[in-house]
Amino acid sequence: MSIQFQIEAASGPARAGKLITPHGTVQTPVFMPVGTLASVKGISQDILEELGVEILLGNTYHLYLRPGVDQVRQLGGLHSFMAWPRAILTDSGGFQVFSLNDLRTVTEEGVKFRSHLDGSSHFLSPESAMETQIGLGADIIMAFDECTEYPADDGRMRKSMELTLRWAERSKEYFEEHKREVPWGNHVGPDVPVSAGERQVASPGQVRTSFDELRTGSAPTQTQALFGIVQGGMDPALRKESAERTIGIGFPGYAIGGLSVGEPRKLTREIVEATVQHLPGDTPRYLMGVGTPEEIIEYANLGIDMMDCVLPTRAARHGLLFTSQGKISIKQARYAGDDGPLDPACSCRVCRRYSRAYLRHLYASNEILAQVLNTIHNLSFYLDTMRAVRHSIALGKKACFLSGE
RNA sequence: GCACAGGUGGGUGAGUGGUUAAAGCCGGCAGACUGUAAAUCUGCUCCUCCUUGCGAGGUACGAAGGUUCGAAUCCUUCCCUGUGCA
Repeated sequence: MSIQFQIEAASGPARAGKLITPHGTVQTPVFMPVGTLASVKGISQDILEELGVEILLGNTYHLYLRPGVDQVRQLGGLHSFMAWPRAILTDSGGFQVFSLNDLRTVTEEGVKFRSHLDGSSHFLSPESAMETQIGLGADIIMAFDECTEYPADDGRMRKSMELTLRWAERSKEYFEEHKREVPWGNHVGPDVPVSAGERQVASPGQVRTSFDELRTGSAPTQTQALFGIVQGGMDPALRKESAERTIGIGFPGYAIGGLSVGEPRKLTREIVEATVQHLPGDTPRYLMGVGTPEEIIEYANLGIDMMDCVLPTRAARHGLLFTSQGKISIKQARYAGDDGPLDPACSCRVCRRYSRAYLRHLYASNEILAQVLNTIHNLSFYLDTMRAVRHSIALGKKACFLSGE
């Protein structure tokens, strides 16, 4: 058993449900914060728990480079390593095939990367990406794909799609053979003494997760779930073909990749629509790398169940905050004397406590706290947004943006 | 008082006769950010005007004079700062 997906309510193409993973249940549609290097930049795990985050993203390529899979595996896998007992999804490194354009060479066999850390050469293939992801031990792992760049001509889009399909088959084949090698049960067995309390966190009353709890691995019978990724560039016909052939290979969940790579938003929406309709109704649909608050609502309404994006966290670190009144660039001089809350409609710990003037001051002064607080707010806003979306779907209504326009 | 070394745009600091309204950095003001090489990146930052342009004027490198076709750059005097000696 890897994951289970239960749809509990629907409204048009939108659906709300539960994704049950070896590390907990995830309410869908869900927004997954990105924690590339086993850390959501600036935010500790207990705050993520407080925000209600049920699943996080990690990145294969980055974790493979540092600290390295062997290290993570020996430490009991990603959950144990990063002290995160809830669900994790790792991206395969497919996006780095796109984003590290100048540092990589793509061949049939796989992708040769030059490390951005020290220039050393590394090779990632469907097999090694699976091996790495199994070693990291996320609940959901992704097939190794090529994220097609934009713009790309017809020939390029097809070639890239075909490559991703061949890689999907190889990913699945390797995964099926090795899926029992997850580190969950291996590290902490009954015969491995856990140094109890040694690193116990302070104020146990406030922190729900203790170090010991984290070490209690899941049932050894459980395995990870490998998702396939649909590519096909900006061509609806190719998207359909990619979806059908990926489904033909057979996965417990399907992602839509290759979007949000510089194309106009209208086109993104068209391709999402054109792709979603060809995905199975009973498995989770994951739209990779999106979006703004308005967009994630829109995509959920189109029937997307899972999304992730660096936007809320990165924008926060850059002073861009999402609120029910729209975007706020907290670094602007106009907020220097503004003693009101960042977003009066938001009840997050930042909006409850701090003024815009203070947040602006923290940002202007380059205080680390600015990034922490900004990130907490943005993530909180995104999670609230998705909660509202789920609520709307449960009521059989179409979700709309909080501001109500 | 004497001897050196200096005084440059909001700050620091280049420039030592001619595409210099004056590099770079900081500060200031905007903008961008979408499966994270991002606490990052981009633009603007003397004044006025317009057709917003490798646009037109004006003012500007402590002060005042001078040399020169031309001075932040050379000369004279003065003012100020730092260091050393009295």
